[in-house]
Amino acid sequence: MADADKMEKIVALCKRRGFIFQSSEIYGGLNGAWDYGPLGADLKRNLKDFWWKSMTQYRDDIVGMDGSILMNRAVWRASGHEATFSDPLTECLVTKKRYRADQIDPQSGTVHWFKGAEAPEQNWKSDKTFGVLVRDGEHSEKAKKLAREFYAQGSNLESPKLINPIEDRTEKVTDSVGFNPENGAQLSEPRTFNLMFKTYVGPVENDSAITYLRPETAQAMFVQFKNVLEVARKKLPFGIAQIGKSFRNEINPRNFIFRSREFEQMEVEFFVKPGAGFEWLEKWKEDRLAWYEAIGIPRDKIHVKTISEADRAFYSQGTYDLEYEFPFGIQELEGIAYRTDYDLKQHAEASGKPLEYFDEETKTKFLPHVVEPSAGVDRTILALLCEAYDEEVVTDDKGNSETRVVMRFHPRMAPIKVGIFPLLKNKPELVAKAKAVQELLRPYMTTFYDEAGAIGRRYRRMDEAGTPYGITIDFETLEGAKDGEFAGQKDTVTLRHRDTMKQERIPIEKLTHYLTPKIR
RNA sequence: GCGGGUGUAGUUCAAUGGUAGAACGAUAGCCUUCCAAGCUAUACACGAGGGUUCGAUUCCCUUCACCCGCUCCA
Repeated sequence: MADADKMEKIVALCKRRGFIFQSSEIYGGLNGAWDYGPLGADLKRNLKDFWWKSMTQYRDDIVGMDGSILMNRAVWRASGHEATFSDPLTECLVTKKRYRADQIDPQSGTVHWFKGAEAPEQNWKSDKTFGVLVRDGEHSEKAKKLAREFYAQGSNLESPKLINPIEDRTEKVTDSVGFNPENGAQLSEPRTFNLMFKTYVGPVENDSAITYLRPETAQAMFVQFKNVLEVARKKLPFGIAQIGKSFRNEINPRNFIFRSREFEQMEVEFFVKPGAGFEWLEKWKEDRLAWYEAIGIPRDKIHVKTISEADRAFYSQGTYDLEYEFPFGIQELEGIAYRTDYDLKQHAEASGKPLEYFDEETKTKFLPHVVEPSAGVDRTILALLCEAYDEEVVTDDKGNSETRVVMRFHPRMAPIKVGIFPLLKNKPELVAKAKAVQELLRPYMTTFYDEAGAIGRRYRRMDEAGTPYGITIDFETLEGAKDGEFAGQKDTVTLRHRDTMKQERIPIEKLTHYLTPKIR
């Protein structure tokens, strides 16, 4: 299956079955925002619950918190977000490539300025100005060629060769950042893109009321470090875990829910003694890889990318990206960064409050260092959807082939754990028994009762929802099993497995015991 | 933000400057003893806004969304 095809099919299935809808759909949508439908909400809940349990319930060294999305603006000043979370971008007027304006290599040479262009035979002219920087030693003929390309845009002329750029003057420049280092073409005026959503606290929109929707959940954990440490009565190494929404005004949301403007993060800030950072970075990498396997993403689909020093954030001394093979490319699911004591130091300085840790053993005071595994909820959901999606050709008894679409979620992630069906709905005894079985299982797992149409249809519907088990109440349930292990025994049901479509008989009384460990 | 593409029912796809069809799916009923069977009925669409026109889903403009490339990605 072609990858673009696969994404399209996944998006269609998400809508059809109620995993994910476009936000504000009836008003034409909102770029970069998505809603989770009934199945999606349960899938997401299962994912977050499992992460939360993995971090807090199943280990002793991490405690949870739930910070507010709005925080004092001073937090974003201290963290560096307010100053650096906005990028000045500039664009090459010829190639349309975009560059960070503050990362342009300064250029020196002679600028050839054009005041316009004409193509008399075509009765066409332009009076836009355009400049090309020709470095010393380069041929000045290059300027005219590039200018032709520039004026050709939007001219509708068949060939740029017909265009005659009109040169106005030349100018010597040194260390200019106004021209594309790759081809010398003039760059557009830099425009600032602020990636934080600005908002006002209180009804009055003045500057003193400004703050931002958080662009990451991490800062709440740094800011509350002292409080949490105090109440948790933990020693280093210990961590704080948090799940919550974050907001980034992305220039260009893309790839379904992969990059959206409102998204959810699962982050741990893990505090360690100075010097132990690298060791814990490795431990966390292994820990997280095992976790992804536990939710059904095979190890060989995860790529560990070691971020080079040049590409790391300036405060990080080591970063791994865990990437997944999405249909649209290998992309980041989670970043694991050794952040040193940068964050606590910033907040200690900015707030004037001491944030040191006192080590009882060595009687020393120091700022802990931090290793941060930061995972994207929505990205992981998308990975689960991509990993689960499967089509298989099945042939029935009469030799007819058709395509079965099945979402092969790990049972612990599946939104619905078990579908419950009376074989026939016009037999009251079957219906009553099926409803009784549902009541039996309901306290332990998400169930779905369905009596409409033929049994095969109901199975297939559950396949698309990714429900791992189906239970059918049939006549053998009432009259006693015909053969097999439970021959003659009443109150057995058919248990149907999603992945293999295999069926087995099992007594109703054993269902809970059988199913519960598989979905936990 | 730039360039390219696409917008008709939940999905896949028709047709048309003058009443928008189908298949599958959905819902309800009947039937049905294990993998989307059958019969009957019902509901649901021209992304939005302007313009041209007697009349626009169709032509034009704008806009919005989605997809691809560039870019960006704490």
